[in-house]
Amino acid sequence: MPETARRPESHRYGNRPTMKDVAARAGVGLKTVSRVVNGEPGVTADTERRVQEAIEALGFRRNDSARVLRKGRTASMGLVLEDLADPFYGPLSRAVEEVARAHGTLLFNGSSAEDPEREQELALALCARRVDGLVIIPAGDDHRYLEPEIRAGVATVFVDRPAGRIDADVVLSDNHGGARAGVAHLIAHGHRRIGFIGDMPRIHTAAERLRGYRTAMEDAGIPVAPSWTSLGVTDPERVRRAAEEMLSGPEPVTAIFAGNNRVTITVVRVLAELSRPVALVGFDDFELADLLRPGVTVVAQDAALLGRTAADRLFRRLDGSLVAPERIELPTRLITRGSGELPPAG
Amino acid sequence: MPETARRPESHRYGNRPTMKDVAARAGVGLKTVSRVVNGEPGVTADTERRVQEAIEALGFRRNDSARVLRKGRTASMGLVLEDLADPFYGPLSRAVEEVARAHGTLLFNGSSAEDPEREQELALALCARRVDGLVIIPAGDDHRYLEPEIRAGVATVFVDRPAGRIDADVVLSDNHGGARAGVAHLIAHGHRRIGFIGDMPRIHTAAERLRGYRTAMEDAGIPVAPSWTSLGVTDPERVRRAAEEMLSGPEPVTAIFAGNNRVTITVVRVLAELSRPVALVGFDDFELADLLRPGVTVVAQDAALLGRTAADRLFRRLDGSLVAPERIELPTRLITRGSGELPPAG
DNA sequence: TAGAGCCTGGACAACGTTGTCACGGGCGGG
DNA sequence: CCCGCCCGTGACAACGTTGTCCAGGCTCTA
Repeated sequence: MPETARRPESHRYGNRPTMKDVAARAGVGLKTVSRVVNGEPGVTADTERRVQEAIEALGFRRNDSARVLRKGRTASMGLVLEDLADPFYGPLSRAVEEVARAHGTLLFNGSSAEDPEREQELALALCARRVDGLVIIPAGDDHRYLEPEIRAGVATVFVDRPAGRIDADVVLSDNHGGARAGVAHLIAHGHRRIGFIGDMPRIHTAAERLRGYRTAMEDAGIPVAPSWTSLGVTDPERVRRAAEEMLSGPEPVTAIFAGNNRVTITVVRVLAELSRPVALVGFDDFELADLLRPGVTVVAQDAALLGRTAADRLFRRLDGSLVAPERIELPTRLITRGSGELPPAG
Repeated sequence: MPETARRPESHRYGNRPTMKDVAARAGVGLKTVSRVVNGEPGVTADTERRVQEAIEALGFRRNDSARVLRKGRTASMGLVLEDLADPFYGPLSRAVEEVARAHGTLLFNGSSAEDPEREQELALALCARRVDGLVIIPAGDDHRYLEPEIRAGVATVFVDRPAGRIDADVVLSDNHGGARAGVAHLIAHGHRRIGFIGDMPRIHTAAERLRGYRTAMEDAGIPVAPSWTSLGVTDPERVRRAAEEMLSGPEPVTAIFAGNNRVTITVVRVLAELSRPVALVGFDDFELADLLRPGVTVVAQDAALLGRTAADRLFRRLDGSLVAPERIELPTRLITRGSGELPPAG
């Protein structure tokens, strides 16, 4: 009786038909409906037809939440990145999604906005949903809060920046080598006074790129003047000031290495207003870099490959791989377009 | 040999402690743990402390899947968009996320890749997870498959393009008005032979923009030659051919209106190789449009506002709003940068 | 034709949580 | 001093699904 009363005659919102309702309507047992829905064997064609009709008539859709509770695996994963709106993360995110899709897994997405607290909050919320795995672009530098989760079986892979104070899989670009190659490229074109503008060194990628700059300069036996490096500037106005400063003064730089794509673009703006040519190489490729005059020479990392590699790694873990956590470094590629090949002026 | 042995018991949730375990360890009842975890009143300070200690010691984290099953609301929503890697959708996605976050809701993300079947598959998978709501950027033009879901209470809002064959909330840009204004701008600068290159007219936005072009031309009393409009071209190679075609011939256009940002960028490339100046206005803004020479004049839509508006609408529905489904059109903005103000040549 | 084996279908418990309700003890007021 | 009330606590059912196991009915063979 109570079952009949719960029939979805009522168009009450939020009251969806369940397998029980379908079973009642089809005149079969609950488990038989489950079998039909999951394509399990052991149901006659006639019974199956009756069940299908009932499903159709009621607009039944299996409740995967309940399924998950019973089965253990949720077939979902989380991606915590820095900012969905940043064009660098679009392709990365998309690549992770494609791998997830290939494994029949849905993807939760969230932005940390470069705030460690928010990263943690997000990651733990995802764990509470019992995602099978996490791909994290770290904002913070201490990830011990994830220890119980990882121990409990949440496959976790860090991308773009290493994990802090825990042992986990990490997929990085070769930031040091890329920056080194980019700066060496400028040196090879005759520059000696080369500036570096980058993000706060507490961000691992920024620190590594700075290190690459220093290595290249050292390789060439060029001492670096303090006024040539500018760290921790990220908003356009301060980047502009930093660039203008190193371009004036007694020993102005003849070339600039920009530590990430946002910096690069601002520097392009500054240089466009200048009368003399200044060489520029930027870390990270960006759309339209080839359309500018001159085209912008960049050290490109493959965001999609980063994402794909991380996701592959994650699913290998979920499939039971027990190899020790690994640090994978992907190579970068120097793309010459003109701005990095300008000779020193003055 | 039994299939049950295939997945070791330890692989289920990875042996996560449950409230029952916490209760046993703290020497209290199950429900008391629940009360502590949810901050419900009616627990003495001493009991609460014991429970907290047990939680800490075991590394317990509430299973929100089970919670959801019991409570009905999942505090999660889905966003189905065309391509996460497309820079236009980054800010939109981010805006939706911010609103979701403000409502304590997690966001599932998925790309349809402009494939109606994949859109449906994704949307229904999300419904099976019992998301509270959906924001969809439609790829297909028939969304009747969502009818049972909407009736069951899944708040659904369509963005950027209208829903097909069902009555639902829609948030759009004023594609017709924007294109009309953009073309009128060209006409105001003396152009009469104006070309239009856009996507397939089966895509609503493309059709509306074409209509805007025709309206503007009609307003000015300019008959449109068939060779001036090129529809359904989207890959760079064909856009290039289309542009070159309308720029040669007996009656070459002196200006081009580009139907979306990908077309615009390709046209910029084509025009860069040309000796004579050709005016250009594009639909959709893009980064660096101001850095090109000349800067590219565009009709800009506010992607973030689109996303925010849609998400707001969705949560208003979830809060019980019962107003009839509505169609919201957001205004566009003409940004002049140079390319649209070139006078007709020849 | 009886027994064995197979196939179909259903009853029931379990997943981890929350809502309901009942119980016992301490306390204040009559 | 006793009654009733409130407060802290816990037992139990329910959420919707799947895994296990068993009951019948059928076919096949000896």
